[in-house]
Amino acid sequence: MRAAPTILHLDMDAFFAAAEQAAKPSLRGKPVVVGGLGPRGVVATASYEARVFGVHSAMSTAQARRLCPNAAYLTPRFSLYRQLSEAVMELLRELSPLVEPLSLDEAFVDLEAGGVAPTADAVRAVGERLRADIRAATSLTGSVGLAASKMLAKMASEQAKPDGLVLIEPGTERQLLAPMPVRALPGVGPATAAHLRRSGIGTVAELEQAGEEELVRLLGKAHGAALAAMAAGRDDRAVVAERDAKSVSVEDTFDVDLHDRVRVYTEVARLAERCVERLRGAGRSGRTVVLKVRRYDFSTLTRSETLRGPTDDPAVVREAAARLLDGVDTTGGVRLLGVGVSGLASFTQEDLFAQAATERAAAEAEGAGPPAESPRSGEPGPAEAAGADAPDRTAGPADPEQPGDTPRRWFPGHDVHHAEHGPGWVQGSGLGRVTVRFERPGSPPGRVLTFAVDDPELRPADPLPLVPAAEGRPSGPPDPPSAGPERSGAADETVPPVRPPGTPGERPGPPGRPSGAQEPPCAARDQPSDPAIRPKPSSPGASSEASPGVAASSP
DNA sequence: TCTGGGGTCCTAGGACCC
DNA sequence: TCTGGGGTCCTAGGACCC
Repeated sequence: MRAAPTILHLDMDAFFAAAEQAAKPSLRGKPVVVGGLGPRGVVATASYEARVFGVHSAMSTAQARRLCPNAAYLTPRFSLYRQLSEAVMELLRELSPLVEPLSLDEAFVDLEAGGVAPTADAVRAVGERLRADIRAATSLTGSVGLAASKMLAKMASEQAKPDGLVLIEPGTERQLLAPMPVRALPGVGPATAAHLRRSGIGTVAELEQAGEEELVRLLGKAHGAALAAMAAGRDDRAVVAERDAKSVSVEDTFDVDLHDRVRVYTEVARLAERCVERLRGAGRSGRTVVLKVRRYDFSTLTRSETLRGPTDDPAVVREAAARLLDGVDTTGGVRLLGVGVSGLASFTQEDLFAQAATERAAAEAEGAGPPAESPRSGEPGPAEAAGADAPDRTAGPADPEQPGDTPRRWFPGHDVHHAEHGPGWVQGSGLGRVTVRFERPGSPPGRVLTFAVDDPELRPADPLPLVPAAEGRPSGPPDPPSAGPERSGAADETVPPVRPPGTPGERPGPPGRPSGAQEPPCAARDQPSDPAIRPKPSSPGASSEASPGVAASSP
């Protein structure tokens, strides 16, 4: 523990929602909710105006709509958030070489390593200047915590919210912590809190009193010891600048549970491809393939397989995932599927082909001969499912549903450009129409106009900078990774969090299935194309317009 | 009110080796 | 042949975080 409060923690205030309010003048001062808008969507961020109504992160969007029907409900625009985040991180790096990002909107900075004088006055001045710089660069506010350890700095920024700065003077931490509920400590979630509660421990003071031995007995070695240290205000973790990712994964929750086994295989193959795209985008390869399945009843299981060496070959990952799926019972329905790769390594391009060939040969040998060494997935013919799928996916069905075929989807909150009226954003769409508000970051609140969804004058657009380009970097090329093999340009950018069940172009579900999946693109009901910020609560059964998504994936 | 998506770290048991 | 211990790798699941 250092003697001066030279660890800074920055936490942007209601980041996604604040970014939307900054970009959309008509939403300032109003409740805004950013998150998944589909039937199974959850809230990513609620603006402070919406929090007043009890809306908070991780709540289902449906519940949020009940609590705060008049909020604006928007689909996240990650390319914008990433740009803003990069600008903020850049400011942090000016303070010190030791910057540890925790997410898009949060980071630790070691001010000591940046040469800031180790006094309360000096670090406070740095913190305040940082907040001003962030506001100037992004028009957003962030809260700053300053303390002698990571834990306390984080707790301080929490206390500083919104738009504030709190410094914890070294020496005062224990009395500060003592009365706090255990939940206030980072790392204490609902399960741990309940566990402790049952042992009569509710506050940090009681935690400290319990002593390390007791806590280890209750919670296990690592967690118990860590908690004992935190309760005493002890935390020596260093700020670590670059940490390599240890895994890459993608997952999709379907608007409607999947019942068709063939469709499940198709989706897993698709996820494997997406996962590898990301893996390659990061210049990595991995050895362990993980399949995740969440069933209709929310029970979740994972299956993994470790290869002989790292790979970034889509076919290898796809086939491994299919083999893993062979051993999973999906009767009853599947709510979520995920594919991940861990055991990451950096890989040179030459290794790649050799490796891929080896793995493929190995997989084939395994499928053909008697199960060499893997008793686990009892299924005799893993290859058949994988094989059946494989050619299908690699070749990729032409491209049946690229532009033209399907009407475009307009996601609430996303940017558009109209040939005559200029830049604006989608307020809602339905019944064959799309409502657009024409305003931009610097402008006064704009007016609303309605168009046909296929109006040729209207096109999706990239986010505009929130602050007039300071250093000649307009809206730049935002997302690096895009849907590899496809050139679906614009659509990728706007990938919403919740993927649609019926992906266009895929085989229609089995005849008699209630799988709302296919839902023809005309899915236009609900959402009055009216100025009202939000759509009317959709009638039951109608999946909300925004959800069906995108495109991007497309076979 | 039914519960996203992307991660991290920890635990525990079994296999295998020395 | 039996017994014991330690280390490492793999798999599965759970808690937590934003």
